[in-house]
Amino acid sequence: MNGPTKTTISKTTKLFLTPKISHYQSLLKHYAATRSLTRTKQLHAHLTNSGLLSTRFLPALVAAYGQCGCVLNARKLFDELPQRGTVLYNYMIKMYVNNGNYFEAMKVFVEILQSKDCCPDNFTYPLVIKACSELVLVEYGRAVHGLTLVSKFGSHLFVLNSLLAMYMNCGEVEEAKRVFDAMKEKSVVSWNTIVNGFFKNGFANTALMIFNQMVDSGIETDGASVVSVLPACGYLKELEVGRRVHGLVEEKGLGKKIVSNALVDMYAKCGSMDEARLVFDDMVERDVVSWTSMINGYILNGDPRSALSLFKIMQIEGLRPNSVTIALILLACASLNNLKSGRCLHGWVIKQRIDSEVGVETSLIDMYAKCNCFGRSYSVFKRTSRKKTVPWNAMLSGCLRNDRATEAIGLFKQMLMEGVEINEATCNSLLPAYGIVADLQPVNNINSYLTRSGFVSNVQVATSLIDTYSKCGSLESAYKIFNAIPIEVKDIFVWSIIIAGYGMHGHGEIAVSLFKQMVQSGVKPNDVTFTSVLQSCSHAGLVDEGLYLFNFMLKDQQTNPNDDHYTCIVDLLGRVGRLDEAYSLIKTMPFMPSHAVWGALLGACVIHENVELGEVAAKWLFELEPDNTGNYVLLAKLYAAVGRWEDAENVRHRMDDMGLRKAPAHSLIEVRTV
DNA sequence: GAAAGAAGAT
Repeated sequence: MNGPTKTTISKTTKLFLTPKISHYQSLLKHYAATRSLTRTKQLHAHLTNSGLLSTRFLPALVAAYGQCGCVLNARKLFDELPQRGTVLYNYMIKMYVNNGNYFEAMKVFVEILQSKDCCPDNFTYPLVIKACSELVLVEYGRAVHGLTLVSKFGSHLFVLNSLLAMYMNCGEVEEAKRVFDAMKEKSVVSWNTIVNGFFKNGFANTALMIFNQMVDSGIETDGASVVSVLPACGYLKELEVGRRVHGLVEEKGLGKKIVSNALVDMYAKCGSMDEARLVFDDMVERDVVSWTSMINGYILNGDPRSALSLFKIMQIEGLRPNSVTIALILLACASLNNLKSGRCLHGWVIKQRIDSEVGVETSLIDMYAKCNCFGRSYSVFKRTSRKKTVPWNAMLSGCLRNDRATEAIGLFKQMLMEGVEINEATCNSLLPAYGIVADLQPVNNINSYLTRSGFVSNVQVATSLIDTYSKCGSLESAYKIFNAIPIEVKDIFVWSIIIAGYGMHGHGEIAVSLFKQMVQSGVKPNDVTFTSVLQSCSHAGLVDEGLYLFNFMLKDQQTNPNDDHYTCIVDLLGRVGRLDEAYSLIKTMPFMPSHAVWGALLGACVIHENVELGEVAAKWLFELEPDNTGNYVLLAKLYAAVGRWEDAENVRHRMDDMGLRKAPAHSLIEVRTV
């Protein structure tokens, strides 16, 4: 082994005795890279005390403080510098961006633009564009985009990638697509950004399509690629596609924790808890997101009990739940109507001092409201800061759930007075209250508020408003709002609501014609729309139309007729006395007819005095809902109608025997007077 | 010295 030579020893000694400027600079560089704030401060003090601090060190110090996130020191030194290069400006911008102080980052950018001797470069632009993106200042972003085009960095890959992300984050999907398509050189990051961006903007199908293009064009996918596409698979419940992505993960060895978490979430959302569990059990290291995703999966798949037990295991294994976990567990408690566990958890979050996190507060309000504890719900709400919108929304929907429509409206007025921001969810929670109160004047007021504030351009809000108007009996106003929605925005829900509105008020023809318009506009009817339109036919006695639509549904094969649909048709045929046809239809049903179907038949038999079929229907009804006095009353009415008093009396005795005396007296009196 | 990436409630 060779020891240190004489020359190296003398070099080192020299360095200790007379440290060079470059030595300090490389030390500062090292501190910046390792983010050692204490050492930076120590060296800073040393340089000051020994009188060595000259402007030559300032840039390196600014960089080190900047990297360590020590904003104040960095800014002070930066301001003292007589001359600043682009590199230093970039350090400042980066520091502010890393600290989430995007406004300050933008200010420094303006300083560069105003400075005489330096210009933004390919490092400046991505940072500034990120700041615009985080602030959702798309107009500034566009201006910066313009600046890059007149600079020489307009086609720099990193600059373009950050522009993609910015446009996507600001909802400017078209613009992002334009930039992407025009890029001569694309990296895996460009593809990932665009896939993720499409998904986040509600275009899950496009996200999947572009991911496929990416794989086909031979781009080397990385962990971020799969993490970008998996949420889209989950959202679309594309289990097969998800499995293929999983295959890709195995093949390329991308199985990091974050990827496994995304896989667990995907399988859970696709309804395959077994596969989710396999990935979860296979993980070497699980974090709170892994556990929370599994818990969420059990809840989504209708198994809140497993969610609760997994939550217990999680705590035994020493993982600390966060506000997301708490929100989910409270949801599980609410769905099980398990107030005890909910209160227990409430106690726990108080002890953990996370009870004043807005997400936790909201979930507590929601849980108590769903467990019919309106008082507790309200007392949690009263203790919130009342500045954030979400707890108010939870309280509003809690009022509705507990039959307190008037209080909900009062709460909304208070929200306006206290200057709390209103969002779409507020409107959607609130509007049903006006439908219940069913007074037109307040609805007109809220309508003008929603129009002024622009919320009505949201299709969900418009749908709620249409529903509210039709519940108040003002179809004219309902139609006005419906008509103002552009045809391409009209979705299945808004069509169903307007059809139901006309149907409810006996305008069957209009309902049917709207239904036909909907099909023509390319919106595929679902079971709810069919129910609405068939009920409309039934209310208006449109037999032929109803049968035509029912056959359309059978032929179309997109929706399978459900119990409600059969009930409508039985009702429709029954009303016009086509009782045999109704009975034959019931016999062809592919599943057990419910009490509603038999009830419709019995009702029709009473009107048309058909004892034979009435008895068949009644027999089924007594079996399906033995405690429903209404059915006995109907049968007795039928007997009475045809003069079979003895049988009518027998039905009454049968009711007595079964202890169904609770029947309202007037219905029995009615039997006698028929 | 730079770009993208997972869970929840209204």
